[in-house]
Amino acid sequence: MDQRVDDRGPGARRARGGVPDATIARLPLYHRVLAGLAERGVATVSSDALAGTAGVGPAQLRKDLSLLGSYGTRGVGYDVDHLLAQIGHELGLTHRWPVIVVGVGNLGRALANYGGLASRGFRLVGLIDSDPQRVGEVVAGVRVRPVADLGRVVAEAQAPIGIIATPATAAQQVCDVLVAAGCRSILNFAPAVLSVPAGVDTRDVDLASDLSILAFHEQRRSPTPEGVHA
Amino acid sequence: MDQRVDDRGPGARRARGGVPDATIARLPLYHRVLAGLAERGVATVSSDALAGTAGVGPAQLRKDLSLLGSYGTRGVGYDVDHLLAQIGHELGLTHRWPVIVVGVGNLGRALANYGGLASRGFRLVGLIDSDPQRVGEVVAGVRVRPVADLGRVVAEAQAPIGIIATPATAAQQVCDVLVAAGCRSILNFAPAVLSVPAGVDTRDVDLASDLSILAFHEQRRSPTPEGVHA
DNA sequence: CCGTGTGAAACACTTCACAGCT
DNA sequence: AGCTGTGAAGTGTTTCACACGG
Repeated sequence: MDQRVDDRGPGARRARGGVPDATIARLPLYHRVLAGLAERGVATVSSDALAGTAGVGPAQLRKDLSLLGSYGTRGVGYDVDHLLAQIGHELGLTHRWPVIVVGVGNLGRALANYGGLASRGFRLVGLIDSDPQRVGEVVAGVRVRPVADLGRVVAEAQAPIGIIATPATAAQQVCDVLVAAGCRSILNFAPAVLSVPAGVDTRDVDLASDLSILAFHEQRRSPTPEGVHA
Repeated sequence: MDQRVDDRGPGARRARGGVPDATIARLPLYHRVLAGLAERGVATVSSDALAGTAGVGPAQLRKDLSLLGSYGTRGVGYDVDHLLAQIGHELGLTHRWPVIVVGVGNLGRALANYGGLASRGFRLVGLIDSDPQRVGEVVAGVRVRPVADLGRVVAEAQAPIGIIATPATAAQQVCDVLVAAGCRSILNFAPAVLSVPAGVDTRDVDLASDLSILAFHEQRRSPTPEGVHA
């Protein structure tokens, strides 16, 4: 776990290194809800209303926002546009991050075509696949290139974010190439534990894990569902 | 760097029973790693080795396992097959949970074809889409049926787990129908906050959130080239 | 000796309650 | 009056360190 990323001296500098991970994980949610409000023309929102829509507690919302700085007006609430901009800025969504997707199977295709990417400032700049049949194909406006080009594509695009959508067996190898090419943020959809050098950030998304967690609760709920063979 | 964020994201989730949520969230990971060891014929494994492969601390692993009961042998380690079976049982993976996917776009297709589903005991029993052009199509061996059939399909299959892979605008509506049909566990891929009655369990997966979290760290790492005003 | 199992300490996060600004 | 901002209390999770059994 790296915590001391921002180890500036004990100056009176605005301490931005102290935002808890749990808060960061909620910022995209707030951003999404605020974007919806802004679209509907809502000008201000209270912590109660915003928290309600986001499905969190009002106190938690206020605490989260206060950790970023104080963007509300007492007695009134938060200015939607301003708060949206602040969170977007905090999340780095002002920058159009280039993204490379490795693995153009069903999942890779879904990711490439996912509108939520572009709408939040991510720009698909590369698609890579090992299957020669897929190389050359154009998906979401981007031509699929062979694995041999991976390093070059990453370097060319200076893509800081790589998405691994390959089978588990290829994941570590792909990861190594991404890292070697300078990629320091990796989103991994393969059910594999990636090993990366310090300084590289990875996040794992595992559908089967999420389903298993649901199954756990489901099972606990009804000890003997019908047709069970223990 | 690693991401010790345990995704306490949007959606409803409350701790139940004696096992902490954080532990439950790691069980699928352990299960996956153990399955790999079992396949390679490994008979026993120590907490150090297992934790290393899974990317968690040894103390945490032992604590997690001890919360389920004590399945290890002091001085030796854990019996891989036995532990695998215990965790599988704990997660409810002995039961083949029927699953219904609503929304057969790119993502829905990816989910339907995802091998990790079947290999972990989930069985796709229904596909639903609102697009008449897609209805009747066969994906992953299952015929796509219209939205009007949703309730019936859920009830017929007695499917306790529903996956929402629709656009955000349709998510709540689909969710309501799923719940009305008796679905009590829902995995939501739409970027929307679902409101469900008590007793229904939802988990949200949001790709854009994960990317945003990576972007957050990426931004913090390097002095942003442009667009930053302090 | 080993490595597991576990109280207890340390840490992180959430919730509460109210002070303070508008 | 209303609502944010925040110390402090409460809760949950991780880490430590060592006792215990094979």
